[in-house]
Amino acid sequence: MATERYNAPAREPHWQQAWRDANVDAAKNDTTLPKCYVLEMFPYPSGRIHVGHSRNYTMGDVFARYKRAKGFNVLHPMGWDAFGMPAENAAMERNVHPGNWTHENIAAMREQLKSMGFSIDWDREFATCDANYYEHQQKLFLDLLDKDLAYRKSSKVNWDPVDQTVLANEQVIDGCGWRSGAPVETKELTQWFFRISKYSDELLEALDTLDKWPEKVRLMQANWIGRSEGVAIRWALNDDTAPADHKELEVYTTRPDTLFGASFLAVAADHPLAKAAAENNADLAAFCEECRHLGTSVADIETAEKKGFDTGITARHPFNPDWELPVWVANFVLMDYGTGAIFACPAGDQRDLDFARKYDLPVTPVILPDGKSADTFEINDEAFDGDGTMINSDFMNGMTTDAAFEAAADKLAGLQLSDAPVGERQTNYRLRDWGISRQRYWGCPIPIIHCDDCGSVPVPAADLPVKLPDDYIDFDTPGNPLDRHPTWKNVNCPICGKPSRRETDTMDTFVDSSWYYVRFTAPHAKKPVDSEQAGYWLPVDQYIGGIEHAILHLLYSRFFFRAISDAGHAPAGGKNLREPFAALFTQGMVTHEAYFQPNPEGGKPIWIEPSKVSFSGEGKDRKAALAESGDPVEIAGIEKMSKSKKNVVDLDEFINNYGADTARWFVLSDSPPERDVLYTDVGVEGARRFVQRVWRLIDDAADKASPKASEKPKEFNSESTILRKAAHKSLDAVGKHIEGLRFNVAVATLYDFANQFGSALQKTAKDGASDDMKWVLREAAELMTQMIAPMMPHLAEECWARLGYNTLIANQRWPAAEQALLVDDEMTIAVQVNGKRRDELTISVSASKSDIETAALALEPVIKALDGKPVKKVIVVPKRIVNVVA
RNA sequence: GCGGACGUGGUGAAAUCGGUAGACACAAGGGACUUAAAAUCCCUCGGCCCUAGGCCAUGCGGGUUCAAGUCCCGCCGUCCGCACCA
Repeated sequence: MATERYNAPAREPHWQQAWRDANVDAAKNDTTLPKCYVLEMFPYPSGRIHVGHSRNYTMGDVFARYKRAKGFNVLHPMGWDAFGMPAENAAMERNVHPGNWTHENIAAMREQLKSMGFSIDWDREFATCDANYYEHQQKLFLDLLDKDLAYRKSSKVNWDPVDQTVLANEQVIDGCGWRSGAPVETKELTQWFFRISKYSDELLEALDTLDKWPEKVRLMQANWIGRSEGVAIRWALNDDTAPADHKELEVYTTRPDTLFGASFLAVAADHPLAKAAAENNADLAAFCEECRHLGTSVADIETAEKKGFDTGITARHPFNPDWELPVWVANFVLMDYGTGAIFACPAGDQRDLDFARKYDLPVTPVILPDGKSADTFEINDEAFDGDGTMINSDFMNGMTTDAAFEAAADKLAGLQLSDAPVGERQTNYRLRDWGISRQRYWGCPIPIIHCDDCGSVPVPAADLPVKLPDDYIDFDTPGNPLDRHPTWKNVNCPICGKPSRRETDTMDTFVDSSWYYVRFTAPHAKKPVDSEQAGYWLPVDQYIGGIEHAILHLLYSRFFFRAISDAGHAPAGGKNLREPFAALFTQGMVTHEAYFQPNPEGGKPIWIEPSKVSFSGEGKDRKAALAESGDPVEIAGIEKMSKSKKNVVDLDEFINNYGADTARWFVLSDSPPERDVLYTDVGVEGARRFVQRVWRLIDDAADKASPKASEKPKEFNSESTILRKAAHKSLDAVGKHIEGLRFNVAVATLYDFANQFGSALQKTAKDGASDDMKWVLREAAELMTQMIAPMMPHLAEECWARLGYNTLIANQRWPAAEQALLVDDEMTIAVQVNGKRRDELTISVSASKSDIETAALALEPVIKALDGKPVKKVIVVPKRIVNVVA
């Protein structure tokens, strides 16, 4: 009997090598097999992997290994989302080339992933910064351009005047650039765009088909797309008040029903009418200028006062030409939604009401809430935007809100203004086209050449890739390094041959991640998409990643997949695939308590690594201090593991101490996978103990069990039957739980089975094992090993070898549970009297409802609870419950 | 402001369709083995009255139902997303 501890850190590399030698991780090149494409969102190579990162790869790996064992041809690839700002920041801080920095990180992280034993098809690995990846992306860009799905236009951007670059909205903090701290300016820049708006409707409608996506994500996307049904109304302007060439003003509204409550019209400060009116009105011009400087941050919007300026222009009400309304410029009207102009009904909109009260404009209620009287109802400080009955509304009086919408829209469509209908029904979207230009070096170059004569000319496909220069990069000067490169941008026009200049903007890195999952299906293909391979492998059967990508990455991918399909890169197979990810799972983070000391010089606190902290006291009195000096340390609470808060646990260190299987088991245990899991030393201890426990069980069973491939006994005694049933029921349950990604429940099922297996083994130590029990011990040990294999693959191999096999368990099929063992001969049913549990009844599963009823009514506690009262009704639900109603 | 999710022991959590609430684990307490420790194994473990047994318990208050953690309505709390979107 060998009861040595299992030395995971020493044994795991051995099995990883064995898998490599047997090539178990590679997807098979056989498109007749049933396939399963499992993908975790690929990482940004930021440095090193910590335990927090490892969780979603572990989940994907368990699923992939399980599916492979179930007989699927599994594609489980890995790559690197390798372009982006951190590499340029590192270049600035450490004077290293972004490419070198990135590749060093990739090398380190690849080794870490391998040391976790992830079953990844490494032959398909690529980084988005590889020219053989981005050359295909450049081709896709050109094809989109050809189909008018990419275009160039001038647009307003957040501009950091110090760093000389465009900032995303998220990079603007309190109106200042996140790096430079300089006040952000609004600037007009000519930028490249993808026409995602063309797909607004399809992207919205198709959300309903994504039944294996979290409801939350679908909702967030629907809100983001933001479809609204309304009416575009053209108002005639009075000639004597309006600037020349401004005869009318178009507004967009979702509430044409409230037209009789109109009080004024308002346009954005950037609206052409505002600009025209400001030309000979210095005060108005000043007001518009002030609006332009208004911040766009959340805080700015919340605190900004509603302000306006009367242009003196008046407009005629569409339903009553004699009714004149003033046109204001208002700071809360946005130029880039609808038409940049609104009509205001203060009674029905809080902003309009605040504005009307401030500038003393009329307020006419037009909707009477249900249950209110028209005589007493009035609007004070609160607008009413609900449904009700129309009042003060001419032909709409008495109608419901919905009916009034229809009536107003129809009437507007029938009215004429300069030979066209006054109003037209219109669908509006919040979603805007995707601006992809970035003034950065470390990104995919946009393959365009600007020629003074020929305009923006696509780089001929034969000249791709347009490679980034790697000879000279000056990162110390603000602005786009590509633009400053002495020679890179100089090129001759492909059409006329005249000296021209390359586009120096690079693509948003979200473009890189919008099609990498397609490229994984044929990463070495000469064209961007190998239709056959894409047709076989796509869609991704299970996609796993963080909720932080609920909108941007996932929406961009859904769009880009459609766009490239429509531009000639559709997957083959006649599936007319539109959605790239059939199932999505958003996993929770690993959290860890974080500690800090206040910064004596003020500013950001100094974060302390948990390993340097010691504790005293408990509960509220729990105190933390530096272990070395005893200096007090503040406990910041539970935070997501992140490098900046120093509360990460390095993966290499963990694996050296405990082994990869302990890490895998720990991140799968306890918390449901979609929720955060708290990293604690005792939690890790628990996982480590279980690894040893499984090893002891199998080791012990291997000694006691019959040899492998022994003949199955004809009969089993009751004790061995109990163990057999437990094993097969667990097998069935674990499979279902992995399939449903309920890893924490699968873990609990295995703990449970380990307990039962352990008890059975203990009994044999006392009483010895019968021949049939010896056979069952082997069966149980083998099933146990197979059940843990997706989650703790190294340990499973070790156990498999201990059980006498010289094959790899990674190549074994998932065993089928014997159905007969999953059903019991007897069932235990709770018996209630008037809904209160009084006893339970164990009876044959074949018992009829009336048998059950009779047996239940004969139970002593039932008779006692009834206390002689007559039975009115007995509800019998076989296998579940009996309820006696008295 | 709009939209959504969640709320179960000391802790992380289980609980197909509405059908025995608390599986499994952690922590805690007790015991066995040991010269001792580690490791391991066994027992107890929601609260109250404690006696077989009973009563109360899934944030709070109602409702539907033979039966509610689960469904419906209203509160309270926590978290998340969007946000001057006409």
